[in-house]
This record gives sequence, structure tokens and C-alpha cells, in this order.
Amino acid sequence: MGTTQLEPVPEPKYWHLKTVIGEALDSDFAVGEILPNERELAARFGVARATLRQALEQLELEGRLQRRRGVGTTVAPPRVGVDVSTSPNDWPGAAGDTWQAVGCSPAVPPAAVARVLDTEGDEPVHIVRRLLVSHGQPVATELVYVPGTSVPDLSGIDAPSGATRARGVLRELQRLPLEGQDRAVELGSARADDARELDRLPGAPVLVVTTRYFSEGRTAIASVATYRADTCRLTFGDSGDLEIRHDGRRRAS
Amino acid sequence: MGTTQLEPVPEPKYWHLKTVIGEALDSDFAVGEILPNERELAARFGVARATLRQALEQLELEGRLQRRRGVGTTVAPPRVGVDVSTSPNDWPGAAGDTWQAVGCSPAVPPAAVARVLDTEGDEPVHIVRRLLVSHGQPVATELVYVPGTSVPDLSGIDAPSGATRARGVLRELQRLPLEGQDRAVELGSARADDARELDRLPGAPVLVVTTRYFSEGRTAIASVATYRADTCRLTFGDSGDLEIRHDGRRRAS
DNA sequence: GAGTGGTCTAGACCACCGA
DNA sequence: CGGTGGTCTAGACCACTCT
Repeated sequence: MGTTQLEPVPEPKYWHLKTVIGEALDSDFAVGEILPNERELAARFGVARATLRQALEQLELEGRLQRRRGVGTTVAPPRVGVDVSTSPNDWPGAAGDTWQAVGCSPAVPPAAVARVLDTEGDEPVHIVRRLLVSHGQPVATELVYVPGTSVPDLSGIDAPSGATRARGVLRELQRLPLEGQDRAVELGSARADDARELDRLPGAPVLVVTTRYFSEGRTAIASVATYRADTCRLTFGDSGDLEIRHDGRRRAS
Repeated sequence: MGTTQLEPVPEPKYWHLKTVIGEALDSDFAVGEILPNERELAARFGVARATLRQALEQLELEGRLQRRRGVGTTVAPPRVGVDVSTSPNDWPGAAGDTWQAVGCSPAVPPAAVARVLDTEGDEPVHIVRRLLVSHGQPVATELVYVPGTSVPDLSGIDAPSGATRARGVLRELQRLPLEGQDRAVELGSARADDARELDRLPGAPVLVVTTRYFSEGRTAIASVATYRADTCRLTFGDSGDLEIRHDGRRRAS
């Protein structure tokens, strides 16, 4: 990546920069390699740092770069495919579920959640917090909203909160007949607490997967899962190795 | 939304701004209403315009605002749910498909696509371009990559290119037995051509849905669909009215 | 032409990380 | 501590849309 002068083109500088750097990433850098710092890069391309940052932001959004404050900018590995297929027609916490229960506490759900649960707006539900770790990295957090009516018998569970109780609530859930589910995916930005757990800054782009689980003709539970959009690719169906966007990347030495 | 002074807090100004404006959106504005312009808002909150823009960008990313150059910033309607469920186990272009075929031309697919299609890297395929319109707005573009071997008999199709040929290729596809499909969703940024069709600027955030269709033990076709991330919520399953993220929005008068 | 959002600059300081 | 990316400023000019 030499001292490339950007020829004057009608397209925005940051867009052109993104293309140029993106190509350099494919040809001159290996996964995990550290890029020159932003001030240096900006000087090299003859643009202000803010302009350069706009290009890097886009590349990070596309999962091609990873930036960490105090450390530097590195070439990101390909996105990890996370299976969110509906085929394991199971409740959260079923056998084979790879999420880690983190905690559980009773609370009044947000109004929008209460609405899909068909509960009263001020009726507290069990909120189970879970974390999904893949390749040693946290990739998603989830809040599972469980109305008391869906787990009527919690007598066997001593723990008042925490991971143990979370697992207990999810275990209790397995006794309900699951009749179907309903899912939506949309773009969001990480709330402060999610961001902390996902090792990102607040506002980082995330894929929000909202699921409704039906049992006995009503919505038994609802869950909102938040996936890191920069590092994840959500997969539906049997094969998680579908990769179609980028190529030509070398592996780290 | 008065001349609110931001109290000095440890969190970034733009983050706090986003919260404040977001709340004002819920309580003081109707869908479709125009906000004061950026210079005015920045002055009101006592911040630089760039800082204000950072907040607006986040709100736009979350689908709560819509900004158009030369026009202004308006309050966005709730995201439209787009059904991408796998249940209509059908090829693209099957009966009931609401996409509009735009064109079709032979071309060598990108290397990454050729790989999943199991074709030679330099073998041209039919590339069908389609557009999905919802509520009068274009919400997605799609490229369907069809190897010649999947539509061996195109003799009935006169049109050399264009929408007519696109429909012909898709019609021919229906004769193949569909054995399954495979899907992935990830975040991307709009290429220049997609952006134009979606009425957005290049680099706008999009949800990229990549699908592989299997027939007779191999990948018969592949498709890459690009949805506007700001206005769309992808839904899987029977109910497209699942909305769980925001509430309290009034309707435009 | 007037007014909007989009791009860009050249600085400054802050928060965080690792040696 | 020095170096990194993150935040913020106060300007300027451009591209676009409406009237």
C-alpha cells in the first residue's frame, strides 16, 4: 500500500479510499496483521484523519477490519457463521444448546415485549440472560422473557438469581409442548450493557433476532438476541459454511 | 424539544444526544414529521454539527429517522416486515412471488459465487436481476445466478435480455425439482448500483441474504438479495407483525 | 436561488492499552 | 509512559431538491 495519490474523481474520497484499502487488504495483508495507524494512513493518502476514518468505519462494518482503542487496527478473519435455524424446533436451553446461561431476575418487561407476550404491562416476568461464545469470542447476548405462567412450578429451584436459577427456569420450560416459533431479524445498535458483554463500544452495529415461541395457542416466551454484526453471519439451514461475499484473503502466518 | 442543555456526563455527547432525541421522537413527533435542520438542532443542543450528525446517523441506522439530501430529516415509519421465510419452498419466480424481474444478462459470476455454484470460475451464467417493492418503496434488490445447466432449454425464449428474458429463465427453473435451500444473513453496505435502485447513497447499511438452492444433489442456483437495513425487518415464520423494539410512536396526521 | 443534508479539513483533547 | 483509536470542534464547500 504505497503513497497512492487519489486521482480527482466525482465519487466521494472516503468511498474511493475504502475501495483502495479493501483491495490492499485482499492482496497485501494477512488475517490478524496490524495496519499502520490512522494518522499515518491519512498522511499517506493525503486526506484528513476524519475522512480516512469514514473509510475504515465502512470496512469495519463489513467485517473486514477490527479496531480496538489503545491497540490498533487489524485485518479481521472471515465472519463466523452462527446457526440460528429454526430446525432444532426446541426451546432455549434444550439439549445441544450452546448458549451459556448468565443470570436470571424478575422484572417488568419493556412495553413492546409485554405486548407480544400478551401479559399485563406491569406484570413482572423472569428475564434470563444468556451469552453465546464462538471461537473464544462472545458473539451474542440474549434476553429470554418468561412469564410466570409458562413455568408454574419453580419449587425445585433454590437459587434466587444467577446462572443456576437461569438454568433452572430454562429446564422447567422444556416440559411445555412447543408448537412453533416466529422470528425476525433487523439491524440495531448495541445498548450499553450489550456492548460491554460483546466487547464493543455502545452503538456498535448488531443484528437483532426477535423470536416468539408458541405453546398451547399463545406466546409462551419471547426472546431478543443481539449478535455482533461485524463478526457474525446468521445461517439458516444445514450448511454453515456458505460464504459468498469476499475472497482472496490470506491466513495469518 | 427545547433548548436542552446537556449536563456534563462521562458518556459521549453523541450517545446522550441520541437518547434525548430518540425520546423526543417518541413523545413530540409524528411519523413523517420534519425535524429542524441540522445546523439549527446543533445550535439548540450546543454541539458541533458533526457531533449532532453522529447522533442522527445512529437513529437513522435504527430505522427511526430518514434523511434526504436537499429535503430534510423526517421521522421514519416503523420498519416494514418482509417475509423471507423458507416455508414457500419454491424457486425464485414461483407463483405468489412478489419480486419484479428487471433484467437478465449472461456474465461470469464473482469468484465467491462461482465457488458455491460448483461451476468453473470463468463460465458465464445467467444473472437475473430482480427488485422487491413494498408500500410503494423499493426495499430490496436481488441477483439470481443461474448456470446454464439448470435451464438447459431456453429455446422458447426469444428476448436476448431484459425483463422478458428474466421471467423466461425463472419460469424455466420451475421445472427442476427443488430439494432444499440454505440461507445466510449478514450486514453489508450497498454497492453503488444497489444503492441507486434502493434510493439510497452508496455505502448505506443493508442486510445481505445469500441463498443456495439445491436440486438433484447439487447447487442449482444461488442468489444474493440486498435489503435496506433502515426500512426492513426480515421475518421468518407465519407472522410478519412481530414488532418488539420501539413503541410510543404516533401516526402522522 | 435558497435551503437541505453530504463531504472534507486541520486541528484538539480524551480514554484506553501495553510496555 | 507513549501510542492507539474515539470524540469533538468550527469552520468550508459541494450536490441535491424544491419553489
